[in-house]
Amino acid sequence: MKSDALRGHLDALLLATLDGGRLHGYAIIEALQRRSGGALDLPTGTVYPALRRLETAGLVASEWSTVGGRQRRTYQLTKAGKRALAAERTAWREFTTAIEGVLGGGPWPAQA
Amino acid sequence: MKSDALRGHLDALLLATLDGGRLHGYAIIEALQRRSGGALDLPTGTVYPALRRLETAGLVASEWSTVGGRQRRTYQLTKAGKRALAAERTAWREFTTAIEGVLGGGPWPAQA
DNA sequence: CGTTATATGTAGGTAGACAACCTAACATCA
DNA sequence: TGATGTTAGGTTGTCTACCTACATATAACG
Repeated sequence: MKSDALRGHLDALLLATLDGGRLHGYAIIEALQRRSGGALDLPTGTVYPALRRLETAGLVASEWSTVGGRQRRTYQLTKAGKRALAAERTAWREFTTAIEGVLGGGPWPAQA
Repeated sequence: MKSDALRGHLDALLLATLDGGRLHGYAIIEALQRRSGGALDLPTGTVYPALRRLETAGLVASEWSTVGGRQRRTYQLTKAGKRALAAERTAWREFTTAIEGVLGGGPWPAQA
């Protein structure tokens, strides 16, 4: 996967991953792998800063917990986050429609 | 359309636009508008440098012509460019498959 | 003659993802 | 006892592709 391809879509991925319930960062990364069929393997240096950005933006909220002696920061969607996710899904559809209109299915026919 | 969404997909768009035949930069921008249903309106500062990158990479070739007193630099795909376009289309399919696996259709069901 | 459309570019800045690195608790196996 | 791996959370610095804004020139239209 070309490294820049995710640009601008990462937020949607994270929000969608949290749509099923609260998760901590590490689990988010694993969920992304699973749900993408292994295609997405995001490094922590990508995910953790992104989650903080989302929290700063008010789209997710986090709280600490300790499980088996290990610290976890679990995230969940806020109401604004759910709204943002809906917007992201719409934007995604528009985006793919636009790109596929161009990518088409092969050579473009002589202009009508 | 979020301005960053195109990141990493611009080359595919340009190559696909040239798949129908030779075009000059300005015409490429118009074709992108048309074929995307108006969703894509790429600034010249994005397209012209990108075309030069593609030419440097050997994916397109250009030549000058003069039409109605105006200079045009028309581009066409090279063989490597056609191969790159096919690869881009494949990458696009993989990309959307991965993202849609995550975005899904709504909240993720409790893990089976 | 001014404005709009056609046409090509450059310069500079930015943000977002990534690579590389670091810390820490616990588990497992030798 | 120590080596290695897994789970878990982070930071720092870099890269670069794209964007914004600007600059240029001709033709066409009013």
